[in-house]
Amino acid sequence: MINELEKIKDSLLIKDIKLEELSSMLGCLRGVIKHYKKGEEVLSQGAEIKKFGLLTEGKLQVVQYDYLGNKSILSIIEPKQIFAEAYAYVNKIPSMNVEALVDSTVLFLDSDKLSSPCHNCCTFHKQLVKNLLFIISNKNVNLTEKIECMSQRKTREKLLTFLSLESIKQNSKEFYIQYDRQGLADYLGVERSAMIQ
Amino acid sequence: MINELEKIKDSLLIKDIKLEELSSMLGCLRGVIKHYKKGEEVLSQGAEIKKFGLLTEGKLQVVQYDYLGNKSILSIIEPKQIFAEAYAYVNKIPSMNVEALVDSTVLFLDSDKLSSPCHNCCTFHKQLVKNLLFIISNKNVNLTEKIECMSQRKTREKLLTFLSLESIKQNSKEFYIQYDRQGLADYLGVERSAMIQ
DNA sequence: ATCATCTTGTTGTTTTTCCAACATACTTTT
DNA sequence: AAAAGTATGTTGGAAAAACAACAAGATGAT
Repeated sequence: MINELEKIKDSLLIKDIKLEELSSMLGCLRGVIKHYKKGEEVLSQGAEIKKFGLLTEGKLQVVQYDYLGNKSILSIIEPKQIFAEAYAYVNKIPSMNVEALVDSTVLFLDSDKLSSPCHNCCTFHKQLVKNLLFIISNKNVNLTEKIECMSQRKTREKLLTFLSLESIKQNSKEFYIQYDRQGLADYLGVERSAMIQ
Repeated sequence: MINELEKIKDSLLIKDIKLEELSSMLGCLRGVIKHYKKGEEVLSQGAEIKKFGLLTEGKLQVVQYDYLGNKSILSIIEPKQIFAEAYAYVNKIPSMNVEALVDSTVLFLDSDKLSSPCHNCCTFHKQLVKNLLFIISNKNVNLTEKIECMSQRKTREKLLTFLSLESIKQNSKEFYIQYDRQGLADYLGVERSAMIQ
């Protein structure tokens, strides 16, 4: 268990929390560690969620199957990232699956326990909540930006909106793009070959 | 001030918090009340945000001006709803304006103070954080669903995805749609007249 | 160095959307 | 009841995107 904590020590979720405090966190939040083989389902569509996950090792993908059975990749989870936290908090049944891309290890934490801290109200608990608020708010901002791009009607406008946002974010007319062409096309929901015209 | 609290007493933000505790909240979170005339700017694009808002009276709209100057309405804020909370938490400069549609009153609360509770760690403070987590998570889920619809390539598929999600949410083959045709077209980012074919 | 694989650019055809204009139905106001 | 306003349905032509298929270039492994 201590071993797993070492791997996630610079995760945003536990930012500014001392290593000593982490082991007590596991008790407070009913931490459970699970291992998954490549290809296994970590969370499945339609199953209720009470805990959110923190990936300690491996790689996961969040996928969605629409009413026609088409698969689309919503996001890739890398080590130290959390997932399913929003669904855990609103007690909604998620409409996506999480699958292990390689052999993976996940630390599940109780979302209820996190937001209703124990009576002693330990300092690390406050910090955890603060970190979680930051992470979810950040996702929120990113989702809003994605929608801003996708709301544009034309591929050209979607792309220009994306580039404009990146330029602002990186505060320069030159900036780094984290996607390759196909990836960017998928992100914007357009055809790769249409992006160049 | 007490007057304002009365108006928001069944806001999700202060769910399960006693009225007596609310006045101490105002102190803790450095509550500030501001009034706006119809048409005035409540928050402006590019200005840093340290507080988030809770609308106590009136009606606001969140709008965005893209690089071409085109205006698009992101959301309408009704009384008891909070706004700008995600941007306040990540300390990112918002890319949208908030404008008063009618004369409005806003209670601004300090986001830092909320997530770093005072030493005594009052019980209402815990509840506030819990409520905020719920609200933000819920927005997150809604944004994700919108993206799910908009990711579909064709208008027909966007619409079917939306309908399918609503059907699941309302757990019935018959369900209520909160938008009129034009509103739904705007939400999905398509042409109204193309939705019917 | 060669081969296989992945990424990107290019093209032509088909499909779909956009846009603008107008007809019809429904609501609200006077 | 009439009028004005709003929401919805319908259309045809222009514009754009989707799709599929292939070429050229880059990358990586053996």
